[in-house]
Amino acid sequence: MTTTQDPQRRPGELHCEGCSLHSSCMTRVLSQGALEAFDEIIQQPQPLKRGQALVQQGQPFRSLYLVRTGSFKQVVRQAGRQDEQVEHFFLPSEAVGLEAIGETHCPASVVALETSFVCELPFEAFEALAQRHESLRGELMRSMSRELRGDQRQFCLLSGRTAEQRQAGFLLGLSQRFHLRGYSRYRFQLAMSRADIGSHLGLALETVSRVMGRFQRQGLIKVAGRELTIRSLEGLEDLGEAP
Amino acid sequence: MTTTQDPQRRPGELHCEGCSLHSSCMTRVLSQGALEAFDEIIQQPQPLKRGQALVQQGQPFRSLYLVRTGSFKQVVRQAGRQDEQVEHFFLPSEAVGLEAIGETHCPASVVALETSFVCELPFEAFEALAQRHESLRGELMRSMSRELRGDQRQFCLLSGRTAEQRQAGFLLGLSQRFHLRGYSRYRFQLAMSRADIGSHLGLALETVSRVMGRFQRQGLIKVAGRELTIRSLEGLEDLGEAP
DNA sequence: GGACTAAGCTGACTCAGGTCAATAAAGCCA
DNA sequence: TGGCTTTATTGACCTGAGTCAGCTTAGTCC
Repeated sequence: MTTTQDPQRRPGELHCEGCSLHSSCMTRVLSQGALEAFDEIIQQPQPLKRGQALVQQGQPFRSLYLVRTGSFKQVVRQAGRQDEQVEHFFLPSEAVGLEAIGETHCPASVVALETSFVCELPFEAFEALAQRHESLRGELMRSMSRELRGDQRQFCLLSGRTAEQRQAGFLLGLSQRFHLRGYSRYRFQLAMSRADIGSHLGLALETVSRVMGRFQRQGLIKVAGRELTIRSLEGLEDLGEAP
Repeated sequence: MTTTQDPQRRPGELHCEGCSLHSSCMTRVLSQGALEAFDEIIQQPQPLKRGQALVQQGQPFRSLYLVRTGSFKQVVRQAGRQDEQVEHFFLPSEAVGLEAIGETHCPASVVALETSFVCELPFEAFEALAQRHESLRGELMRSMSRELRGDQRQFCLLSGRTAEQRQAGFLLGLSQRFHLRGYSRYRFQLAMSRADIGSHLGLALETVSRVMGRFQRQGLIKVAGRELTIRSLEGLEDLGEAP
């Protein structure tokens, strides 16, 4: 079942060229030669199962990761507090670990929400490669900048907004991210629990559940367990943008 | 009064070497030669007065800025909403505009909170320089990564915390930033209004005012208008870290 | 397949913090 | 220096969402 049991040291599916995510991955800007060099440094660790940690807060920072399949949450445990805070969710083709660059240790843990595969980029080798390829450097900078804008979006979602506005914004954000990566914008799995969503949005899990119910009764969405169907994108947008 | 009226094209205070902020500026990593090249590309625009915009949301992105003196707020006006959201405050030696890299237009406005001076780094020239100097590239990446971690901190502050915890965290954060830049950690000016703080923390301005009062009555701080004195760092920390 | 555990839903109650309103203080400009 | 505008403080009132608790459904492991 595990692809790494393949007798070859570098099985075919490790090559970026031909990877189904290539067009939305940061490698899409690389020339043929650079792509081959990139292939050389990529590692493909064992798949992670639901609940397993890809990165542990406090451990030495060594690698960036690109999500291939599945999804992750990034959680922070703060000094002197016993509860965890969900910072981010990562979907396929998104980069994990950008916030640790320049640090010796990882400021947050990253945990699989379902069985998930990643590409590992050992940071030293990655940096050396970026040294030589302007396009890769540029793409890394753009990724970081994009994440900064994503954080801005998240602030706007959290600050001074009602539970319904937050949740509408959250669902719309997910929808957009799935859409950008070639999945349906109207129908997707919520790999995260209500508690995870609540922590991410600064709401109690009961509130998440109630708002989901309300949205469903209003005909905006349909929820069957963790499968979400968006019935009215406009309705959600109106909510999210309301004063 | 304005330094730019100086007849010389490049008055002395434009040189990075000898700038009082040099040791906390991103240029501190540069070699002598690189520093001179850096001096060449830096512009020093007119000082901005309280309320003037350094960057206007929606305008073309052209430059990064480094705060020399004074302070700024970054505000976002969202489509379909009339109120503004304060995302960030910028203090001396901090970099403005990192979240616009890779975009054609600025995603937020940046407004002076008091009379302020900046160094302007036209992005094209800056990028060309970074091309040639690894240390500058590295420092830029570290700045961006540091800002990502700052955003994480901000999430933790906003999500599921009481007004007192947010405000304690906010004041501690300011204290730390001033301290890192060589100012007092116990006593500084709040250049921003209560409304700005409220918007930044997701609180009503009345709540900000009340919490300030409460902190003062508890002997944690002393507020005289916009001058803040921290009486008990530990007290604020206990509050911020409480479960 | 049954027992156990985790996840999700719903109701009742409470309170932190939002809103509205009135007042006071502080800048600001002529 | 006085009038004007902006900013801050304080009080009264009300509501959105947190907490606690009980129940249901789904998932997992012998």
